[in-house]
Amino acid sequence: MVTLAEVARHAGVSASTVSYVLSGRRPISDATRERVRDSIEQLGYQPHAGARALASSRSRIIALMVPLRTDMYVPVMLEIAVAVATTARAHGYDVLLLTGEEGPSALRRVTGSGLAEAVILMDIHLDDERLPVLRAAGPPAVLVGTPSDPTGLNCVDLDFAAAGALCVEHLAGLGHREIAVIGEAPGVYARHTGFAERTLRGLRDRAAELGVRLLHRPCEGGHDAVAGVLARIFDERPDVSAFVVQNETAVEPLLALLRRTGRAVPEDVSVIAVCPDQIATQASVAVSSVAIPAQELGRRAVERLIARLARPDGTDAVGVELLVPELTVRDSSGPPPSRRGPGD
Amino acid sequence: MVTLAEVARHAGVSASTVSYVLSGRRPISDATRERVRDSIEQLGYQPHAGARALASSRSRIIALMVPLRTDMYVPVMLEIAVAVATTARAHGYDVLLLTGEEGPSALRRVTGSGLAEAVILMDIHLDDERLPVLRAAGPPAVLVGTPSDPTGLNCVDLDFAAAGALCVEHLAGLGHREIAVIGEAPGVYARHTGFAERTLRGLRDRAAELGVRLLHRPCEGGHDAVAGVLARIFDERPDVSAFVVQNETAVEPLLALLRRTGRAVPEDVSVIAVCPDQIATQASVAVSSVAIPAQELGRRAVERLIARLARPDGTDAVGVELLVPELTVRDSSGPPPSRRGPGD
DNA sequence: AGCTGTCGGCGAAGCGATTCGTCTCAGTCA
DNA sequence: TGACTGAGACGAATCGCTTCGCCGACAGCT
Repeated sequence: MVTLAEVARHAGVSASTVSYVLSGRRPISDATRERVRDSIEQLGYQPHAGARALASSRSRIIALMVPLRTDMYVPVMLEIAVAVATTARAHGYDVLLLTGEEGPSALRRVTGSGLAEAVILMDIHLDDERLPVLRAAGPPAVLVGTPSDPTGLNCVDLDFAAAGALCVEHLAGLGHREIAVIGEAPGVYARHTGFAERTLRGLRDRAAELGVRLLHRPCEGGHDAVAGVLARIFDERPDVSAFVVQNETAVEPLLALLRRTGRAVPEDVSVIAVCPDQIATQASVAVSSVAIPAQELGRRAVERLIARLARPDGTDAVGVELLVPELTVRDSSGPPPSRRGPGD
Repeated sequence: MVTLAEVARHAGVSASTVSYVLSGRRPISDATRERVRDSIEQLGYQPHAGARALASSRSRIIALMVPLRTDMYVPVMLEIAVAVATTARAHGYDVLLLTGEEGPSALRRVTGSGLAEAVILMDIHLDDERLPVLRAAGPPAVLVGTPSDPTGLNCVDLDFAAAGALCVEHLAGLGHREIAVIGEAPGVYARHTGFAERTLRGLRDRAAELGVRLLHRPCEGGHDAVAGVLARIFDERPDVSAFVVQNETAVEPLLALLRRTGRAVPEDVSVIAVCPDQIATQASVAVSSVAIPAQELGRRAVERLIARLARPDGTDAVGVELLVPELTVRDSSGPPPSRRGPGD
């Protein structure tokens, strides 16, 4: 392995000069700089990451904690992770992959050892067990998601409450008065995953405001589970004329089941979803949906972190940054069938 | 930050003693060890990762290169990544997340700088551009996937050729003589992604042996794309009685389209897939399938790497380790309708 | 009693960078 | 002409840990 000292010797300068050429923190004459650059090139020099981290106490590594469970929004999670890695690289950082399984201790480990300078957390629960670590003299951190009390924390999230509200508004505007919500798997709510509960709140609040009846049912993924939930919904509320789906694995099964039971979308029943665009556009009926801006979330999370790390005084411009949801109307939503009309 | 020296002072021993307590590379009396452990505990000491890497020239980090594109097998990719991270942790290693985008230079960067000791590559193309770097005095590496020439490389993969063969055997055994294959998106083949082409070869070879006609069509994901491909297949080969699907986003659309066009599965048409179990079981008809053992692949990749790193002489027990595919018969495959029978 | 061997522990030399203080040498200005 | 200034380069200390060599002490053996 070629070291900085060898480069210095090869270029006929001192080690510190080479270092300053690399970092640019002190002026170096053009001639010298060129010579050093040549030597670096010729010798194929690469600075030793560990030595660098030791001397500068900056590892240039960000830790990313992804959920271990893969029971929801899998493509979104991967897309966020990839966006984080890509954006971090663009800023000269690398990304360390942590699984949620390890919990708070992993955060202590990687930051306490200087392995990572900062962390990005995904899959935030309302009362997340990792939060105490972050608040107590924790490392710079950004959460992708929002806990119930974000005081003193740095969050980036889609405004899921607004997304829920948007869905209800859209359907109410079309004339729907009975809406059913097919949600994530029960386990997701049991864990109090932030985005699921916030969406629900958004849905409920706006429904109340607009005088719309709302029925929420968690739902496991897959055809059979959806069939069961759907049957029970129609049983309980025969007049439901619209569905809001927040469960990517339920979208296509729902469409298939409605079709099979003789309900046309959107003529008889409307369906809208909160899901990645890919799911919405690839479904058998292009579904009106609120997209989940995965890339944007990942990118912003990193950028907030970089900005924070660049701030020398360690101040934290904490706060929640909510992305405004957008509803794209496609082919699955329309006015309800006229009441007690011939179609009934 | 607490340093080893402070721990030593607190425990009334020398720094080297603390180090040996930590590493266990030299005998330490029980009394001393206890004292040191207490001090470590009390002071909350955590070894500095950079310093450690510098002194020992071992970073205890494995780099994992995941595909940037998210156009295929997304859940599988994430599952592998998570399995890699989990297994690595169990062996005391951390995982650095690299995206395929950076290509060969990223490999040089992270290993040349001592950031990572070894790498795991995913999304292997038959003539992968990263291979030269690995062969030429490269770092220890394991590929999840197989290139066309795996000489001198360490690979872990599902035996996709066998998986293809298995599918054909199953269908031929049931009596099918005309099979259509709905494959990955055209781009996947254009990139010469190993698993896709190998599956195809397995399918074709066994089909030829068994005297079965085979028609292969790449297919983008989503309902409309599948509809188009399906129409053309039936146009070209009206007697097709079975489908092999290697494209997780095509499974459910295919089932829906068959149903809609009045073909019952499996009475009129059989469908089997090479896909994650979750997709197969959650479909509207439980699909007979060859599973993709994502976790197993990730786990084995790490274990091979760890074994390799533990070998002090640097010898590489290179070779391809192929997992044997297993076909799970579910509800979507059965004998073809009797030829020219009343059903026609 | 003397010799050897082991166990347990210490000290110091790195590992490969960064960074601060310092020195030199021109060029300037009075 | 001499003091001042700033640019450009150097040297040395430092970061925190690992590891090799060595030493003291105690036990076992003849």
